[in-house]
Amino acid sequence: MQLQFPDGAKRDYETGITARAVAEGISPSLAKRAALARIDGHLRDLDRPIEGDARIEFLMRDDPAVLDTIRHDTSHVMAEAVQELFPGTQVTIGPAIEDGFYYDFARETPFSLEDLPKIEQRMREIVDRDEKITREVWDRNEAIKHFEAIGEAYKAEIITDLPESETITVYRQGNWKDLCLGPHLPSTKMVGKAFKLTKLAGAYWRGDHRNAQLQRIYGTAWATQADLDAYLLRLEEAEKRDHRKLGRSMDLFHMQEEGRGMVFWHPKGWQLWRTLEAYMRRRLDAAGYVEVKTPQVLDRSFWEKSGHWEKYRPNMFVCETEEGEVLSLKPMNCPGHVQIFDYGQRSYRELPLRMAEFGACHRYEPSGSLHGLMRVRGFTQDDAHIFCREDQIVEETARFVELTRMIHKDLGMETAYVNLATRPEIRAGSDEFWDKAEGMLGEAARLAGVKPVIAEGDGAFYAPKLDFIVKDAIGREWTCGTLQLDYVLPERLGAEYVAEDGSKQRPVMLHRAILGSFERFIGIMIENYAGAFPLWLAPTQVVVATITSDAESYGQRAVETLRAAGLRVEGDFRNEKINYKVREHSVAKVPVIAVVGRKEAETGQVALRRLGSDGQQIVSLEEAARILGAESLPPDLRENT
RNA sequence: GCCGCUUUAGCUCAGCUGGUAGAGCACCUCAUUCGUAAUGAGGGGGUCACAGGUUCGAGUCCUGUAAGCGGCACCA
Repeated sequence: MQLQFPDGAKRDYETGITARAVAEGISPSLAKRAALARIDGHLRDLDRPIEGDARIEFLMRDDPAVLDTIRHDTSHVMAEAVQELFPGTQVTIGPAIEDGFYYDFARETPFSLEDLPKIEQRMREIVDRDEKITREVWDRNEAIKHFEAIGEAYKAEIITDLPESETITVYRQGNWKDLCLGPHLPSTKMVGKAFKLTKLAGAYWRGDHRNAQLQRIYGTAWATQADLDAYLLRLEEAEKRDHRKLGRSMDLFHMQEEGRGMVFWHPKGWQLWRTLEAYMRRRLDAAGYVEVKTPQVLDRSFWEKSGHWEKYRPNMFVCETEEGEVLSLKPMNCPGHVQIFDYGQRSYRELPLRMAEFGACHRYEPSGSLHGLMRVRGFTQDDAHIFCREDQIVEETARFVELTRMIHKDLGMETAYVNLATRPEIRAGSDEFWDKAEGMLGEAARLAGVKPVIAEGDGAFYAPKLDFIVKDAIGREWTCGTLQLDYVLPERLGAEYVAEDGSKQRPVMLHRAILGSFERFIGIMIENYAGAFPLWLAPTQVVVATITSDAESYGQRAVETLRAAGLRVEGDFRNEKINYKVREHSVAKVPVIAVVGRKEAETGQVALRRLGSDGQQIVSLEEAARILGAESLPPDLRENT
């Protein structure tokens, strides 16, 4: 057989030769340094026989493509360590994940945090033992028998559930064995010691809460210690951006026990909200939306009609009056919007009707899912429903994709990609319906210049949807924005319009949101900007800080002048050193500090200091008002000037 | 909801093997008028999450509850 090397050279080899043997034929040091082979684009163990003509490439340990294998192997080293230290613990699965790995164990007594250093220590010993890692192909039934015999019920179950055609491979690592697909590094030595066990968690077997709960140990692993250190530093940095910390230190909002998942917005946080809401309102007005407001609490019979009582009840805040009337806080705005659509007669001439609401919703979310502003029980959606004809879906969707990308960009985030969530296993509607629906959303995205990423099976049970994923400043991804097709609710609630031929027709609804919820989006913005908002969003835009009390009356004038220019300005005339004031307002992330002393008071100037820079810009007060006034314009208002 | 961890002053945290609470920042008062990231001195402030229990004695040990944190599940 013939192998082709990356430089294009081709050489003949005996069929079934291993990659390692090929490497040794080239140079012993290559064979020693190689971590994995890439055969026709697939990562393979070095000792795996090559069965026919192929392209071959050797990957060294520092190759980025090897990192996942290092992580996967580290999880195996951990599993070996755990089984040595805690006999009777069963292994289940242990994959590489982003930045690290985990392994799920079945064990009566849970692990404690104190166990982690012991496990790490044993892992280092296993690395030092330089255990050879070898691949073996086993007979299916023998493998099941073997794993059952040694008490590894989960492994036996995995094999039982594998399709008959699957090759059963077992990796031997010293005296330890694990059922695994591979590939793996040649020995535990090559796994290295740039790892750290990070957290303990419960996790359900096969991700299903009806199954047994396993003990998961998470870790991180890297090719080098330097990479590990850099990662740990990155975690620390991310922690500093945590919106819950910044929310407290910047006095934006708080939450308390009596209102789990409910937000108390403080004046500065609410200012941020108002700025965002005003911006969104202008963008929606310009995009041809009409805004409405629907009731917060509606009778049970209403939710029965909409279908929520049956399907969504556990998540609803239900209340009862003295007279026994049962009502619910709205968990969604859509049924309310359909009421407005249904009120009176609609004509095809009114379509597409884009009905928006900053709708405050309440959902009883499971206690364990609450997380700062990101997952709350009371939230306000930037919701809208587009009522349209079927032939308008593509155009409306395309317009929405464009609007969403523009708004995300204005708010400091790029739409990283758009998911097209397709038909789930359990679904309503025919295959023809799904073909058509998925086709329309995909076409619309492409019309708007976006190639959607297919999220197989992630759609709602009655229709597909588009999800917009944005990336923040430190590379984290957030799902913000969604568009969901809906033929069902208009049907349920009897939405109709009169068509050109006088017949009654049913509109299609597009549920759509750009921010998702204000709470969550503001949380994301806080983390994205690390609290240092651009001028137009900052709650306090300028602080006028005096150097001595001599400058106070001039400082007061400066505050008034800047306020007259539309800026949110505060004066700091306290008897404190300018160093102290500069530090305090910098820590509070105020974008501009306008310093005024005796000199400025005499010349009618201000010394502007921008957050993050220690330079000064000395301009006349009027000039400062002009510059900052222009700079503080929201992006949508700036475009027109 | 499930698993693990945590809960001490407004915030961040210290309090060893049980002997009755401490720091920094913040806050208040006084002095200081000082040109770009912390001026000095003084002062006030805690039912140690809550409820039981063990003990002569509990912030410290045990049990339960609640909330927070990290995951899992959930997010039609």
